[in-house]
Amino acid sequence: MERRTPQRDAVRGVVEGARRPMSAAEIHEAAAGALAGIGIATVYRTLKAMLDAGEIVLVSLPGDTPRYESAALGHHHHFHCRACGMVFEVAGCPPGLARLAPRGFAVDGHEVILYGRCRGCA
Amino acid sequence: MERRTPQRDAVRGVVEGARRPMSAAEIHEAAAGALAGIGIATVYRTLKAMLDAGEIVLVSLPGDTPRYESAALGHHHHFHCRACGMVFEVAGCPPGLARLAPRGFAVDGHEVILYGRCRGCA
DNA sequence: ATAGATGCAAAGAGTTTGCATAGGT
DNA sequence: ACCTATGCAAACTCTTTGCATCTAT
Repeated sequence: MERRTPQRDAVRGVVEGARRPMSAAEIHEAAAGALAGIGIATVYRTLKAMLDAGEIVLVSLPGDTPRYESAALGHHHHFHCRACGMVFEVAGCPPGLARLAPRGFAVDGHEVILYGRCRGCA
Repeated sequence: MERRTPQRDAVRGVVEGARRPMSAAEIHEAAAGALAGIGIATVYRTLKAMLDAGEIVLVSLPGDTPRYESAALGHHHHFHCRACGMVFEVAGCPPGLARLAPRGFAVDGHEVILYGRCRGCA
């Protein structure tokens, strides 16, 4: 991320402005709205650089393409609605997570995904 | 899964015998040990059928290809070592998971992944 | 005998990379 | 001016599909 370019501004603008994790294709499409002609390869390269820089976080849901979201949202988890497929943010963590690991294992992070039906689909 | 074939027996044998979630390529390689010449397409078709039948479960770790494991292992979670990449099973669940969801959301399942260093790498 | 299952190879989807050019500093 | 970043297209990886053949029932 050495240089500031319109392409990187566009990608960053999309991801930082999103309230849900977006796929590379969604980010590309949205970024193209702000900057016509931006290439998908540039989107991938920018996302990779932002991941390495810790600006964004990779969110991977089983059976789905990877998604990305702003690291500025802070630590949180996700709720995946089985009916409509939407992904919602979930605040807070369950307690005692690190204690689940076997003896001698050092836990330094975790991911939690809840499944079910969102308010609209329940 | 209408017919019982040597190929399906081989794939089932590998997955049921594994103590960790395996990728399609790993399953193919292991199955080829028991049944030389088995095709990768057959492995994918068999895994899909077993998933649909509920015999196996899909385990997806961020930034990794999908893995599969026996549903007979029962409900458990995973520990992903950042150093060696190995995946270990974790027994038990954190309490109060369903309470994390927003009001009106119905939680019927969850996934927990722990990250860190395994005993050997810590 | 018959319909489902297999293996191969081609097709698809998603992601990465090589290279000449554009453009930020 | 220099050197990184871009866009395009090709390459790659993983997974699915079409089709002729084989095989479990």
